[in-house]
Amino acid sequence: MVASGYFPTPRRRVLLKDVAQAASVSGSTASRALADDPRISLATRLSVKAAAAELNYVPNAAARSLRMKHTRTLGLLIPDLRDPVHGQVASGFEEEARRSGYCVIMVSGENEPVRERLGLKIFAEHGADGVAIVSSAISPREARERVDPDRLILVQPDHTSLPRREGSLPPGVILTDDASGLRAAVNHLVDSGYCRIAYVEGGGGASNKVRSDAVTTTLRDRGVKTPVRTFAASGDTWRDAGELAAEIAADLPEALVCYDDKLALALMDELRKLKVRVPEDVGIVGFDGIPFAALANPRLTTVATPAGEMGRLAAASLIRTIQFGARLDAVMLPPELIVRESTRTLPAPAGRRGGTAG
Amino acid sequence: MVASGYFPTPRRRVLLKDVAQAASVSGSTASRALADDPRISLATRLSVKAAAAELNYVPNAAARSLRMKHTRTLGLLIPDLRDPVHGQVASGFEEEARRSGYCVIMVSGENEPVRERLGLKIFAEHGADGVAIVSSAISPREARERVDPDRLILVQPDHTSLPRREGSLPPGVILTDDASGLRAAVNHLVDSGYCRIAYVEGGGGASNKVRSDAVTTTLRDRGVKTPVRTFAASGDTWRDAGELAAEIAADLPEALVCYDDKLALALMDELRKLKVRVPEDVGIVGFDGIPFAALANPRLTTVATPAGEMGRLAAASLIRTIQFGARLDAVMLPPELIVRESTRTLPAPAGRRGGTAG
DNA sequence: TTGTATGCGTTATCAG
DNA sequence: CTGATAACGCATACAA
Repeated sequence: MVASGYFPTPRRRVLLKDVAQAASVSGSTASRALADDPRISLATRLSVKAAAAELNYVPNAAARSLRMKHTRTLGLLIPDLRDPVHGQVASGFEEEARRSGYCVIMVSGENEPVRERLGLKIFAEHGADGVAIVSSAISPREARERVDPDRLILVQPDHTSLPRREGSLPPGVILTDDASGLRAAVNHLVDSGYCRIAYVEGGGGASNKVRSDAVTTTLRDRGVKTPVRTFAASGDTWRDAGELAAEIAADLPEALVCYDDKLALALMDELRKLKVRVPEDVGIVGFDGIPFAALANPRLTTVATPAGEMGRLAAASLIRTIQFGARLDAVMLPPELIVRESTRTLPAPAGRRGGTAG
Repeated sequence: MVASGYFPTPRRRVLLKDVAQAASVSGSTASRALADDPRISLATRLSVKAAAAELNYVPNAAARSLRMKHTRTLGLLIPDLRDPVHGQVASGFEEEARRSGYCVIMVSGENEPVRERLGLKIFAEHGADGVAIVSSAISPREARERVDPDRLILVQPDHTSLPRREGSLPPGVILTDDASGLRAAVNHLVDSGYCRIAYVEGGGGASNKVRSDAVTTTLRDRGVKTPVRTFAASGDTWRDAGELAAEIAADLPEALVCYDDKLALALMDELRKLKVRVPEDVGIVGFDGIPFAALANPRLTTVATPAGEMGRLAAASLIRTIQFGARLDAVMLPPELIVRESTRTLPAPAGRRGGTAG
């Protein structure tokens, strides 16, 4: 041994056995003490805990997991953390998870099946006790093949194979009642005197179809004869908002029901370039209720969904299942129409029953 | 044994030894084969891999970590996933991490020291190979006490104890050059003829001070005599945008430099309620360059920062350090002024040199 | 009430 | 080139 130098803190990680030694007990006693095992006397329990605190003991999750067969970890597969809606879902999920002592490993799937499958594999390797998939590109069927369905929850799955009626929802699915939301929106529109209403699509997912259909049928139910026009999503190509706005402006409907707020906002922006005024020239309603919809000019009328709540619910549901073996249930959350400035009450042209104008 | 029923798939998890058995080799050979150890013959390597694929083998990360002393996991501590800026940082971080085969465990600190410390502890328990803290509430000093500084990166740390000059930045820090961004913004403003410029604060963090100071000194450097007014952040209380807008509207400056885009957007909304027009009555510039700033009406002039890039950089830096023992470096990213509609060229009142009006 | 011994699934060391 | 064996850090069945 050379006397010359000793190392400041080679800082070997402190193990349970170190704590045990410091408290002059065996490893098992230390383990039990830290776990508040009632069999351990209060005295030793305290002294062990003191030692642990003193030494700054941090249990090794890997070792524990290996032994315990669970990780207290949840996997969250989400398309895009930059999206306001997904951000809210993620936020709610993480918060609820951690409230129960779970930590979450998050992977963004970018809406690409390949990445999503990779994410699922990661969850498997890390032994996630449960996983939530938000709005995925892969089918619910495939998802359930790849991860234990009892430990899987699908949040707003955007897949056509999924029935959308409340009663027939398979367990482990959380979604919003888009149809009812759109119905409210369309009702608001026709109550306000709008007739020539168009729907602006937003991708080829199932939600798009549900929303589109809801618009159509509600309009029919309300006796509106004017056919519903539908913009965009022509073929597979994605068109940018500018093009879309131009097409819309060329033959303006009275109101536009948009697939979501992002689209609505982008459209409003492009429409403004084209000198069409909202709501004077055209009414617009969005979907989602993202925070900036409330700050837009004009403020956007929208169908708000409880995104954060869905995330929280997903985590809570998963954890309940894990801990108590409860069955995963299916829940369909009600969205809420928020009427703001992007729609108005139209002056009644003929003599129809309009809304009660203020 | 009763013959009555057999269980469909009690599905015991398939282990390495199962793969080994299926390929008729020992566990060690199987392990090596899957790791592409060159010592294993191509033939057996292939057969092992085939068996693994066939059985759908998924390695157990916990066991591996326990043995390997690393987890291929990164921890990301972030204030709020709902915030557009943080969402972008998180997105970039996750993407880059996963590109290198790392997975990320994310915890939101809510800007509360208690939660942040808890998050750090979680990372420690799970043996994160590296951790990034975004804009935290705890001091860099404390952070470095709680996690190995060689494995820690601070993204846009909002703490006064940190020097902000490029040369003197401690390693492991990634931030934007807010001062230069604000300088550009203010220069743009005075070039456009603005004189009576006010700064609107956004919390008591260090960034706020940096930005505020940059406004003040730039104005002084440009020879603007009119004193800079500062709104809000009175004491500790947080005031809502409405109040703030009222106070501002009561004695309108020519332009408002806002702490960030969120604030700017909220202010624009409230100002509109108060019938003050942007940019006719007052110019506004934000900071961050969140996507919706581009869609606002009027579109927001702002100092855009590369949020996603910071996240990516943080992850890349961490991983480089982990894998190659490289030193963490300090980097200060340049923001970029984006001039849009919320500021305009003022008609020159007297005979000063104005910008080159178009 | 506490200690001893064992195993969780992998990788790595050391023989063959 | 391949196989037995130990060890990673912890929790628990069993013994005392």
